[in-house]
This record gives sequence, structure tokens and C-alpha cells, in this order.
Amino acid sequence: MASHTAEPATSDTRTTVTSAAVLDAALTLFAQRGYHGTALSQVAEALGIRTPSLYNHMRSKQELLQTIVAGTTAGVLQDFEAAVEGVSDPVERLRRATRVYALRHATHRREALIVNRDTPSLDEPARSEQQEQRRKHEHALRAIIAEGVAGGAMSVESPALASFAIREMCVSIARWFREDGPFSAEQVADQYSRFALQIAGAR
Amino acid sequence: MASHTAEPATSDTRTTVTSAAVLDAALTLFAQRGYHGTALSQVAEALGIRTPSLYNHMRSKQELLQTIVAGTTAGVLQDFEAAVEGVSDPVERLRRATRVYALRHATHRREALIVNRDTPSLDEPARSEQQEQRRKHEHALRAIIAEGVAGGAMSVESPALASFAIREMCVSIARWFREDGPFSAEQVADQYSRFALQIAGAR
DNA sequence: CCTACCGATCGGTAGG
DNA sequence: CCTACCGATCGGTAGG
Repeated sequence: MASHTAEPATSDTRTTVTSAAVLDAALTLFAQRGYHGTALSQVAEALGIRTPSLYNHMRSKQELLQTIVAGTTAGVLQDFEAAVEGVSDPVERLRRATRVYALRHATHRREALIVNRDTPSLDEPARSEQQEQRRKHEHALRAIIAEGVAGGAMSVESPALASFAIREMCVSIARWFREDGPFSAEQVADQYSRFALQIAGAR
Repeated sequence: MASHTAEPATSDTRTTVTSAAVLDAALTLFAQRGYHGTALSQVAEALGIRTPSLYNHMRSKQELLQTIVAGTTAGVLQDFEAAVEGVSDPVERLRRATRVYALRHATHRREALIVNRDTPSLDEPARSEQQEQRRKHEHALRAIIAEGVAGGAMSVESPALASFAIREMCVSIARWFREDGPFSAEQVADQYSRFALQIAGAR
């Protein structure tokens, strides 16, 4: 996996830039400054090359954003399905679904920040497609809570409200988590999945 | 080139633009597209005037952002202090503090979206000042939880983690709340303050 | 409130 | 991978 810290422009080591390196630099800068707040000249500078050379490795700035967002939302849905597959108890399904969702936001911070901030900057039809994908995950999580409530294993006034609260609580991990902080990604994920069960009133 | 700009949706024909109107248009557009994603020409167009005319009502685009962010964070701290003043029970303090925080994010959606997305776009020293103000609120909320845990009225592994989770859960209300939706702002605030108590393990 | 206009910078292309 | 360069647009100013 590519390093998260792009090579400084002052380092005069000869650079062999790849598409993956361009994507990695874009991930770091888009996450820091936002899509509209990042100039391609800054991406190029982080890689130690001139702006036009970027076009040997990508088609456009917009394509970089689409690649980042599409890959991330696909990963979220894959994670979800793998986590709940074969588990029928709604409480255990909710625990696993939120644990993996929280874990992803601690381990893929840049991707999460960009998806949540810059999805509106996608051109159509990518924008609508991505919103639809995110809605899928939202509804799947909500369905687990609704099922738990129906079966008496959970208690909440509105599954929709609880689902929103749980999701966004997990998403926000990307804003404060630090790899060198006091908690590991797994510890945070365990704690947050416990919070999720408490929000859902799981007995 | 005759003036044929589209008529603004929010004002009648040929009204005199005020500073408040400029701020309001900026609030709407910054919230929708982000600070860097909004051009002053779009703000002007929304008001039915030319871009240079904006400068009769503001000093710069950056000043608009600073006004929005500073006013919002000041309001958050005021709300907090008014809500917990004279209340000593930590559980009741947490209920009130989160209720008012959630309520604000339902009733001041645009401000909340801008603060959470575009605070990094503030020039120094405003940026550091605002981060310090937000930290104050974070620590105050955390202190309530720590006090509750110390007194046995709450139970959570890490007050810091619980505080982050609660705050960001409330902040996210600004992303989905609609005035014409199924829940009133007050109903959402009540539900979310209940979620907060559950996260904190309040008995 | 306007027109006219500024230098800077944007994403992207031409052509090697 | 580069230099040279494009048209468009940015925030902002001059001067009425």
C-alpha cells in the first residue's frame, strides 16, 4: 500500500509516478482541503512533477473524485454484506454491521472525509448513482433496527432516526481518529458498536 | 449586453440589498456548495445584482465566512451555558446540553453545515480561534460525562469517545433534517438527547 | 448600484 | 516527463 505522506517537492529524488501515486496524493489533499479547495498544481507538487504530467496517469480531476467515491461506497456495501451474512439475530446483525462500518471510518479516514464532503461535487450521473448506493446502506441498517423492534429485541421510537444517528456517529470517527492515539481502530469500533446497540435500545 | 440575469427567488423586484441579505444568500450557497465551491458571482446573481456591488455590503468573501462561523460557535456556547445553568445533576445537565445542541442543528442547518465543512478554510488567526472555541464546547460536554461516571450516574468506557459520538451525532442532524419532514425540530432534539443518555450509559 | 478592467490562477491541451 | 500556452473564471478595484 502506498504511503500516506506524499513526497515533498523539495526532495529531489527522481520520481517514478504511477496512477496509484496520483490517486494517493489526491486522497490526502482532497481530504485536507476539499475537492474545490485543491488545485491539481498542488497534487503535482506533492508528487514532484509538473501539472500537465498528471494527465499521463488520469483523465481529469473529476475522474479522480469519481474513482475515490465509487471505490469507497462499493467497499462499504461489501463490508456490510460480509459482516451480516449468515447472521439472523437482529442485535448481532446490528453489532456486526456497525462495528465494520466504524472500523472502516477509522482505517480509511481520507476516503470517508472525501465521500462525506465532496459527493455533491460529482458530475451527473455519478452523483445520483452514489447517493443511491449510500441510500442502500442506510436502508439496510434501518431494516435491521426495524426488525429488532418488531421482534421486541430493540426499542426505539423511530428506526429512521436511530439509523441516522448511528451512521453519522460512525462516520465522524474519520474526523478525530489518529493512528497514534490512545485507542486502536478495533477498540474504537467495539465501543461505537456498543453505542449503536444502546441507541437502538437493544436489551 | 443588456441585464437579463434571472430574477432571485427570494426577493421582489429591485429591492435594495442589505448586508443581512448578502449574508443570507452566502449562507444558502456556502451550505449547498461549500466555501470554495461558491463563486461571489453566484451570490450576486441570487440577489439580482452584479458581483462588484456586493462590496458595498461586505469586505471580502473570507469576511463572510468568518462572520458566519464566529456567530455560530458563539451561539453554541451561549446555548450550552444557558441550558445547564443552575442544574447540578449530571444526567439532567447532559440531557439539556445535548437537547439544545441537537435543536440548534435542526433549526440552523446552513450555519452548521458551513461550520463543519469550511472552518479549515478560515484564514489565520480566525481558524485557530474557532477551533479553540469548538474545543471549549467539546471539553464542557466531556466534563459532564466524566462527572456522571465518577458519581456512578453514568457508565462509559471513555468519556472522550462518548463525547465525540454524541456531539457528531447531533451535528449530523443538519444533513438530513427537513422542516416539512415527519418530525419537528423539538421531537428530533428530544429523541437525540435520549440517544445521548443511552450512549453515556445513564441509569 | 453599475461598467470596465485587473492580475492570478484554474483545469486542461499541443506538441515534443 | 517537460515547456509553452489556451480560454475561462476567480476575487477584487477604479471610478463613476
